[in-house]
Amino acid sequence: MPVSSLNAETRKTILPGLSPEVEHAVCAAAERQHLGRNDVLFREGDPADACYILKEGSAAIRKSFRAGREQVVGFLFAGDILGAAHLRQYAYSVRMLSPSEVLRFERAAFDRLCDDHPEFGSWLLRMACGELAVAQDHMLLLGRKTARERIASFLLNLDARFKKQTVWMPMRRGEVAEYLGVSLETVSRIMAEFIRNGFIRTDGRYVVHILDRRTLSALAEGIGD
Amino acid sequence: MPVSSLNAETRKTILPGLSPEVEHAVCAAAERQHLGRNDVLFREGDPADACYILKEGSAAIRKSFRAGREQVVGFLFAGDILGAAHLRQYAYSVRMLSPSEVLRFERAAFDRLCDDHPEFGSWLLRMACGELAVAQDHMLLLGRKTARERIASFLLNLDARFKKQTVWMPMRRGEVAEYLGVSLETVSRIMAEFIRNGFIRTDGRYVVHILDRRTLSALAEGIGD
DNA sequence: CGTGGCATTGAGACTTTTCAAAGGCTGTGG
DNA sequence: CCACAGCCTTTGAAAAGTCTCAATGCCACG
Repeated sequence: MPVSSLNAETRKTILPGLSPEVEHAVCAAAERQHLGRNDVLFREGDPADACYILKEGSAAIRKSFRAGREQVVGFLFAGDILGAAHLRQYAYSVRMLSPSEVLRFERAAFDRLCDDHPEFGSWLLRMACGELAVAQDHMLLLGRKTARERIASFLLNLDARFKKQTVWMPMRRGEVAEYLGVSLETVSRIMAEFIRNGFIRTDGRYVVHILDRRTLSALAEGIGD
Repeated sequence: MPVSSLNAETRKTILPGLSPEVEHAVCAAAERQHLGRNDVLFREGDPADACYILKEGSAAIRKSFRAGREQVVGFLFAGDILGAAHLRQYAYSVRMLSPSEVLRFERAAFDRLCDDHPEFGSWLLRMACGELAVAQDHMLLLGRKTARERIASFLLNLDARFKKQTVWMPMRRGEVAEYLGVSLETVSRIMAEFIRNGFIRTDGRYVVHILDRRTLSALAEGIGD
């Protein structure tokens, strides 16, 4: 595939907040990689010799605790960055939730980008601070919210991310559960309850319609019953 | 207080990983501020017009959820950074746990430091990535660990941070509880259990001696009973 | 030396988990 | 394109862990 097509395609879609010139340089330094559902991009403990930007698709970041117990610490969507920490080894595993395309940067190429384009470095810092804020919100969820509040928050977060009333949920119940720190069965039970109460409507496993955003918001904030 | 004394004092103690020249410039751009126990540095929602580096002391980062429910998303010790995210408003509150000294940077001065010293920018990025890794570990704790595992992990983390067998714990039981996502009473009960079992010994409210690190590690990893 | 806040301890209640079985999508192969 | 097999999801009941409420005890500070 000719380089020009790569540029034309990426320039308009990803890396918001970066100037066109720098975005061009960044994309030029990357190597494209296509992955299918359930493919593993890298595993916890692998030598961390590359970082990635998710161009299209979705993925889950997981940390393993002990046999059978894993925590999903985040979901990734188009535009998200992976493995920017300068560590010897990756501290988590990444598995694709849907067919995806990533931009792969060798560590050295990535560092060169930072040196050559200060704007890229400060953009990375902004992104990292943003992720940290998301992580803190999630700690609040995991530490203080009830199962009902967690699931309401999660549905609204997905909704806000896609700006549609129809939420496309590429992850399975078990992955939602591992993200929210509850059991798979609890996710199922509470979503069933939300459906009974008319707050949401599902359409297959992967599509959720938000019907009563107001009540869900109240629940998510711990105001409702 | 003369500037020279500030430099001599800070150069050797804080900001590890930064070259002496840059550290000098950073400290010169800062304004010192002293705070007492329970003093609030800033509150969630305040306009974010400054960032801080904690030079000495300790603090808790809290996010409020609703009346009576707060989550401590992190504890800060000497060398930690605060409020580097370029947001309009702070996303959390910070309260001192012990008498502390902070370096205060006006937002503009901070940005100028980043522009003038690329090394400072990349150092900040490294720090942010490090914090993100800590946050992910904590999400694993909050999402998957039992109360016993959480408290064992916490004690060992503090122990590792100070590299002594005697852990100085500046926070109260309630703050530990809010950090670990359990109730104050559960912290108390499980620490009592650890004492009965001979894993730790306490000396007043703020000092803990680690007596059986091996068993605590097993507990923290979910291997023990 | 008293007093108020913090920590400890106990008992009962509640949420959530675990174990188990049945039902329903999905996507794969014919 | 349809049917089937397997995995995912749903649902139920019992059990475990943790929380809440409440009272007592201890320590630090004034």
